[in-house]
Amino acid sequence: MQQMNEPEIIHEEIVTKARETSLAPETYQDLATLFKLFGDSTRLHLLHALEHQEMCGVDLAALLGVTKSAVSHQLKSLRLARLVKYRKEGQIVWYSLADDHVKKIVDMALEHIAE
Amino acid sequence: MQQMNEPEIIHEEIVTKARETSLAPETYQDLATLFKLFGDSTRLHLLHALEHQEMCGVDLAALLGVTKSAVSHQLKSLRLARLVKYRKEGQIVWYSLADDHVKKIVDMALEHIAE
DNA sequence: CTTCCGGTTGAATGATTGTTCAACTATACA
DNA sequence: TGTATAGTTGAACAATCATTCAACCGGAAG
Repeated sequence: MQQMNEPEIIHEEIVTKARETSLAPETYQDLATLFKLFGDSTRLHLLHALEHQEMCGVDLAALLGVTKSAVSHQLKSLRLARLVKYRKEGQIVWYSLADDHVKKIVDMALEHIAE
Repeated sequence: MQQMNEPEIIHEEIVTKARETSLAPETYQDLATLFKLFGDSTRLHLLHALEHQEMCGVDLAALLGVTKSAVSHQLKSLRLARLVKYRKEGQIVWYSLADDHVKKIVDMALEHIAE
């Protein structure tokens, strides 16, 4: 024989049951997109800082020790994903968390790490 | 003047308070490493399938519609992060979730997406 | 022993992504 | 009007990463 076709099923019932509980492919994609935003220490630090108080871009850059540009880029991603919101006051832009799911997700992961 | 040094602080008190509540840099790194594993639809589908029952590599590959190799690579990442565990039975390797933090984290994210 | 099959592995490749840099906008202030 | 500052933007670069491919390991069955 030459070459095996890949997806041979071994345990029909198990795969059938798995198919029934599977979510839509786009749901896994959406979830992945969301988690990817949490998958960077800079963004996590930003989100964690905003858990406690409103902060502006320059202060956030100073806190993390990165450039304003880097912070702005990341805040834009977080804004587009509706994880943070902002409020303009003169030339200052105040950032804060959009909702408290963020806090819950981060806390849950911290629990896992603490082991 | 030539060029501004970046991290000038605007609101001292706010940054000071943020520094006090900040976690150790390595903690943000560890968190990011964990979340990165959730930031891929293939791995999410694997984890979600294993939430409900034990499954073997070939069945998982069939379920996801990817090669055994791809599944094996991803399961290895998940194994190293202690998100899944395995059990060998003859030539079959049965995979399952290592603990239920995984389920909680995914469910929390699903809630956020549901909006 | 030989073949089949579940599973692993490492190198290679293409895609995604975080940061920097430089230029730019807009508000504040003198 | 002119300058300093908060913030944004896009291109470019380096690094990371997911999948494929091919070769391989080890148990099972003939």
